[in-house]
Amino acid sequence: MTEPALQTDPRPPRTLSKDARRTQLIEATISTMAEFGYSRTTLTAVARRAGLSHGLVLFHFHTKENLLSETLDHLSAEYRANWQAALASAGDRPEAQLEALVRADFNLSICTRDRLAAWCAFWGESQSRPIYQARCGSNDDHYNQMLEGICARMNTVHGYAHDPARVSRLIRISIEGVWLDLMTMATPYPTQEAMATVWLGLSALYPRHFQTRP
Amino acid sequence: MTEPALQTDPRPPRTLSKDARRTQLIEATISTMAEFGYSRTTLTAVARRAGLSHGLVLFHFHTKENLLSETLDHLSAEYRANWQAALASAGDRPEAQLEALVRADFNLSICTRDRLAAWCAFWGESQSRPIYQARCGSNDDHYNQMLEGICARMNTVHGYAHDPARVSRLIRISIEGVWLDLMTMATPYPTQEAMATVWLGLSALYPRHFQTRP
Amino acid sequence: MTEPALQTDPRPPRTLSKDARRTQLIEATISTMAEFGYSRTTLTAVARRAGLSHGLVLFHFHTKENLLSETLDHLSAEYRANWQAALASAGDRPEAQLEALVRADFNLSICTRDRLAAWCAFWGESQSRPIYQARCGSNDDHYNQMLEGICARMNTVHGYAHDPARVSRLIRISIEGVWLDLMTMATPYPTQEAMATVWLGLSALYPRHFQTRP
Amino acid sequence: MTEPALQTDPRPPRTLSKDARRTQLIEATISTMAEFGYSRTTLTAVARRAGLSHGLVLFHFHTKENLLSETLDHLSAEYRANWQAALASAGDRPEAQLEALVRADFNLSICTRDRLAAWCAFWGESQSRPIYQARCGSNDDHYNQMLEGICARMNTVHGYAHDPARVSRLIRISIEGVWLDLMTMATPYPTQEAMATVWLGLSALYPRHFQTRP
DNA sequence: GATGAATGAGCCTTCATTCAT
DNA sequence: GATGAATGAAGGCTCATTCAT
Repeated sequence: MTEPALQTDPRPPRTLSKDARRTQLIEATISTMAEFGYSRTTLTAVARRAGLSHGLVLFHFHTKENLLSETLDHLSAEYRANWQAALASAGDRPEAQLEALVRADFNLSICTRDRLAAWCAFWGESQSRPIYQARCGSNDDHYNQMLEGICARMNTVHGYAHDPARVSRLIRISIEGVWLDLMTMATPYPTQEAMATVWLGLSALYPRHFQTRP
Repeated sequence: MTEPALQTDPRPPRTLSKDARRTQLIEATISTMAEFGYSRTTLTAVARRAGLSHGLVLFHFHTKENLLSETLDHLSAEYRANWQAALASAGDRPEAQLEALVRADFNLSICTRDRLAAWCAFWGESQSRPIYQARCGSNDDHYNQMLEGICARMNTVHGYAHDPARVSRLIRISIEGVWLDLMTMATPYPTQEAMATVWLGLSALYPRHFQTRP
Repeated sequence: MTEPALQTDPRPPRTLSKDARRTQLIEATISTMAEFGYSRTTLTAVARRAGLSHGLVLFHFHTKENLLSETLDHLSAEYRANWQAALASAGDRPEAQLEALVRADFNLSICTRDRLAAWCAFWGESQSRPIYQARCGSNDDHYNQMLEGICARMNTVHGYAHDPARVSRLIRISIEGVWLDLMTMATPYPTQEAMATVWLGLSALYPRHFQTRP
Repeated sequence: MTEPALQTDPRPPRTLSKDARRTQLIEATISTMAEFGYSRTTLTAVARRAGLSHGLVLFHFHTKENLLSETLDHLSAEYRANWQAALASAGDRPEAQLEALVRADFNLSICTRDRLAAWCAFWGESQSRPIYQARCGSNDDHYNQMLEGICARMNTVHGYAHDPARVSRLIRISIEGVWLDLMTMATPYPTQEAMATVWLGLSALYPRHFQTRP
């Protein structure tokens, strides 16, 4: 993907393809939310970050609500594409799939401070906004079922005996938990250490398959 | 702790002690944040929920920023008091302390939907507000050091070999992770199941001490 | 009625009774509409004319739509009170009632340039706004039935033979027609001449009762 | 007059003569004003109704002000052409000319709901816009003088004794008055009844010449 | 203590207008 | 000729804050 102009270019080309503009504005929204939080993400701030006028934002997205909604969609789609790609190239063994999924979640193109912070801003609002709720992490049924399936196969293939729903949930929230740390801590630990923490959990749950350090 | 009047009383007494008023308004703030989220928590909404005028809110807290800040302090203090009380009556054995701490976190007076939602609202903003950040969960150094100490003693006393910092972090984020689930899921699982999920992690980490179900 | 401060006072009293403020703002709305027309009647313009802040307008009326709606109500009520008072003191004879009604419509406290212009601004919008339509002149069923009744009694009492619905409508639109003139003409004729024009119609319709000039 | 394409054609020819485009856009303006009123007549709405882009509207009319101004001119010219044609074929007798003028005003190609509504929208604004005022009905000196002349000849030829200025004004405002009714009433009476109302006035003013019903 | 009128900064949104294609 | 992306002024509205009562 070619990166859009963003604010690095002092004068972006006056006319861009419709899709490129939309993507550019969504990226500007993400980084604005990361810096200011949900409540102070204004159209003016987004537009300024993109180096464009606020009128243009509404020309492309009609309402602020819609801009935010599409930004969340964008993040969702990006996240899904990331784990699906990882899964696709992981082969058939459940332990390999599990490893691929975890590594994917700490992929440096996904696990950015900006993106995590944007997610977090949406989480904070999602409790009171059904529109967001459906698209925030824990409600991604597709992901949950997939992960639960892998855990179930860890049982059947390798003889473990964890409740699949519960163990898959534990793995998922371990990841979300360190993410939350990375966002909310004043001086967060490195991503490598975040992944090691999740790995510690995996090695405890599946001692014969996740012995080594990541 | 004496419960404040709140909105259950149609007409609270016109004059209350300064502290009682402040507590009443803080409780109103918590439930307003839980219902509307951070960005739509207005002074008027808080005042209405408390059955008072908005002028009075500022009379007691001077600014909105200060009201929110003190609300977060209130939640922090309440949380701290809860785990400290649990710890105090847990005896000396680290496994008992660990169990007490986990049970305390799912205590029904702490683990309310209102309170969780309010926490979540603050988390969402904390990334962009240093004022909040210092007081949000993962930055409570006192708690972290205490938990890490217990994990270290699990090693020395019972012969486990987990990195104390890492394992204590894993336990903490498990709890925060299920909390996040409870808040953001459309139809969350019961608190009991949330605790069982954390327990699954504990039993994997400390198989000789957390075998049985909670 | 005591006139509110309006813009004549450079600094109106900071606090007025709720009703007085509302009346003051409605009067400011009328004269703003008269000067600028419907489409350029902004809240800021109304507030400036009242010597107050625009925030206060919304404090009292919540929305612009509501302000305009209540302004129209005010004009309607005022107009109705005017003709009802005239009718009440006109005695029983239909010709006296007719004369009283017509004179009332050119009463100098009703037939102001400001008020006529405000009416006209509403007329212009009423076609596309059902909310206004119901309260604009020709839809005042109470007035229409009353006038038709008087015309019917002119027939029965004095032996005229005009279709009551039609003749009462003709009288009404004569009045509205000269009003429209007074508003839209660059250099309108005097009110006295306006009334004389209506009188000419009456004297033609009822030659035995409206011979003399008004 | 050749009818322009309007919105009936799903895809009007990409290239039209300059004049045809202008007429098409003016017609679109009239019907937009009729539906939405003056204050909500936007260039985009006009363009959409014409099935064209808003850019094109400004290409042809330069400013919105100019579009509206030319629309009013169009209505004025159309109105004038209508009564002049009627007058031209009415012969010399003043009572025939009067009848022809009145019938012309209720001509179904002039007295459309769309056109009346557009007139009304302009009236509502004309009070505060000198640009419109000069071209709105009551200020059409040509028409007024012509009508006054006819009334004067009713006096000299047939022995009536009405003040020509006053009686001609009464006739004109009767017509404008019923027009106003047709526009502003929720459920207006039929055009035929509107004309009968005017006729009632004429028959009262000129009993020996307008006895029969229209 | 308590109320609520009053202010004004800042937001989202509309829309006329410009201009590159 | 024609389109539609882009701009920016201005409007309605929300809301924290001030202040007279």
